Amino acid sequence: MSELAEKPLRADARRNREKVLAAARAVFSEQGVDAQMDDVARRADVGVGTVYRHFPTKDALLRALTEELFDVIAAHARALLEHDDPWEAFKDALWFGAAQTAGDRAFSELVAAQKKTLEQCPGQEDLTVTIGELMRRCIAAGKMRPDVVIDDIPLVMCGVGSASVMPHSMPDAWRRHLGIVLDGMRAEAVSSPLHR
Amino acid sequence: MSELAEKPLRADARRNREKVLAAARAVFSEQGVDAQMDDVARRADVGVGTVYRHFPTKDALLRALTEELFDVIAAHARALLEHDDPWEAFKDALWFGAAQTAGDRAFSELVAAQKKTLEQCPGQEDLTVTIGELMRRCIAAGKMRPDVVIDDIPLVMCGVGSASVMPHSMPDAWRRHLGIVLDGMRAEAVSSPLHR
Amino acid sequence: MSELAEKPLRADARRNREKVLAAARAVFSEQGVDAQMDDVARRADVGVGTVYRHFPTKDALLRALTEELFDVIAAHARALLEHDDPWEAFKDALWFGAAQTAGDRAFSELVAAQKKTLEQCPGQEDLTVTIGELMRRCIAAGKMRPDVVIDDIPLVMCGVGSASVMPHSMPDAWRRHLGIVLDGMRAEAVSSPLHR
Amino acid sequence: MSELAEKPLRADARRNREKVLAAARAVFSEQGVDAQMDDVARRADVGVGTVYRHFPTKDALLRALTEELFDVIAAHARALLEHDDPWEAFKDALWFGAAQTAGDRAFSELVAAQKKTLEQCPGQEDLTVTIGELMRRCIAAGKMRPDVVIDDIPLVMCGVGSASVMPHSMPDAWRRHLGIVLDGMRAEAVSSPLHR
DNA sequence: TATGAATGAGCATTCATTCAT
DNA sequence: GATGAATGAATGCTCATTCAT
Repeated sequence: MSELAEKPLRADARRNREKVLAAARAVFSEQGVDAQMDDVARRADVGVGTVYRHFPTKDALLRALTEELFDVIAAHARALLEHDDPWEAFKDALWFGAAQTAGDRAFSELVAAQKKTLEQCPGQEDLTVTIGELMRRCIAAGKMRPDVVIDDIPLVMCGVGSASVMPHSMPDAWRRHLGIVLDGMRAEAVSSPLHR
Repeated sequence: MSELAEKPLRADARRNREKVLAAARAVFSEQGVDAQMDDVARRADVGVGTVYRHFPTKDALLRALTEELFDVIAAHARALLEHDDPWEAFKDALWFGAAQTAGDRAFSELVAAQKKTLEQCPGQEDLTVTIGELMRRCIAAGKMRPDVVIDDIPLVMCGVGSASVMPHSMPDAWRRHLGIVLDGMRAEAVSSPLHR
Repeated sequence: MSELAEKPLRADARRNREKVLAAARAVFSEQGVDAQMDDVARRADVGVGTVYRHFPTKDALLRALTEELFDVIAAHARALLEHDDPWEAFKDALWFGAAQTAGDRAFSELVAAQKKTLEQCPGQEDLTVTIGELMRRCIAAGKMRPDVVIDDIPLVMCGVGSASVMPHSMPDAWRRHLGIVLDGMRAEAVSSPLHR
Repeated sequence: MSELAEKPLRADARRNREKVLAAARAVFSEQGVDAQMDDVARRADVGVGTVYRHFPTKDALLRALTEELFDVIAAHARALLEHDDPWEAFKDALWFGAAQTAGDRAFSELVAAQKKTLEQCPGQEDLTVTIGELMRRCIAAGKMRPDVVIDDIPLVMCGVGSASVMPHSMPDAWRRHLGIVLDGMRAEAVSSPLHR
């Protein structure tokens, strides 16, 4: 009735938004960012116009999906701030994030390419802060090598994400990768200081 | 060394082929695989037709670029088979390969996505064999954890490659990443066995 | 009659489909198969995308046009199966088909070259069967020389079609041609048996 | 030495011209007018530049080929002017021309499409005159229906030419076609006057 | 003069986005 | 609001013709 509040969506509109989001999640996580808007619409069983009503551009849709995933990962990580053992908490956070990443092709591609789609994505900043805090604690507890920084994490996720895209190799290549990297981040692992 | 097999190209043709290759290298390494053939032509200061005369399809051009890079990396690695210390040799091989990868966006994308452009790329197979041999020696010498496999390497390179794409972060993020991973691959690093 | 099988198109879509078809008919029948898709779009006063929405490739569009024409000719011929005098029926069928062919450059070219565009074109097979039957009856009735076969017909249509392309000569050169050929097919015309 | 006379070609130049012409004949007669200039050059074992030195455009080359063939056919026809029986002479002329046409895909296409490549082709005019004369004599002798005209001939050749292009049908479909048409042109064949 | 490499306008096709119904 | 048809800029590739070697 009033244009003032943009939040209260009509019930069916909200339902449609969810349908679109779910379809987009399915399509992009399977086919990657090159999937087409028409595919999303078809999967959601709505017209493309409806997709565009809720998300003004393909990029906005991708960003919504990305934020959602970052939020899930960030929430999981934040809960781990309560954990006693910071190293266990950190590992758990990464394993959880990696599992999400590995299962989503578009997310993997975006993370790997660091597309501007990701810029200023609030969920990501949250996550960065939380993981950063976990890392600080690990280092303080002498469990993590003191020369790692938060910016090292995205590169790990790239490796993880790429595994989900490779045609042949074993389906949990990403688990192996993460295992290696985590071992490389332990305090005991240091053989020589990292660059800079 | 590798051009000997082909028919002797006219001097100007060879020069142009090099111009095209150099331009393609520049364009694709900066903009990634989505760069356009017209951009390559413009950069090389030739017509598109010239690009197509030397490389019948965009994919062939990309593959030529990729093979060249794989050849360089593989040659470097093979020379390291002479090295006394297998772990130093392995590290050197990865550092060199990573440096090449980090500077080339298209190469990074292809490696990350394992696009079919790479299939049956002789340089890659060579490299795989050589790195595999270095790994075997490292493990035999007790320097490398025995549960890593050759398939773990591409994921590392993904992380490395993604660094070259990231807009902001420090230019040698990839060096840090590689440092961590290498430490995680050392025999001493094992905290728990890798998956499988 | 033929559109019943397809999903009911929206009114405007059907209208546009007709516009595209009509434009394509005009363009291709005037300029031949080398006319461009953009010309069709321009003539239809729609974007190229619209042409492609209705017909996935140029070849599909050409085939649609061709089928339509074959259907018209085949329907006319089939109706003539009721005719008492088989020779009159046969002549009528050819005259009608020739008139259609003469006016359509693309159709003429396709028929003359027997392009694969025509392969498995249902209308054509129908027509072949019907004309074949008419010929059988004519021969049985002693009106047609017994050594002609169905495969002789396309060659006639080539001559007819070429007339539509000739710049200068009289506009109904094709009528003269058909007249001659028909006379040559009469039972009385035989001077010596045809080859084979 | 002097630029004045353009005729006296250097011996090797003349030889090259012949090589090109022969290659062009082979290539175009097999593949039709869509064959490429590069194919001709390759077949002649010369560079494209040489092809263009002798024939300024693809069309000029095609025309040269066409003229040659028309000349051959015209010469054959002219010799037949000596024949006693004009009808036999006419038939012979057409059979010969048809055989040439049937064996040359490009020529067939040009005749069928009446491409402007043919315009003002001297050989064709010669041929037209000669065949016209033979027809006049046939009619005068009461062997040929009096209502046929010279312009009826090209359409016959279209049918003949199209046969050589058709994938499947019998290799001498064109002979059948010509047989029918010739019978249709006999004085006895007339069932009703031709149009106009 | 011969060569064949270079040129670039031209063409079929795709897909994010808009807008009439 | 929803629909899906329409749009058209963008892109990989071709081939007749030109021109440097």
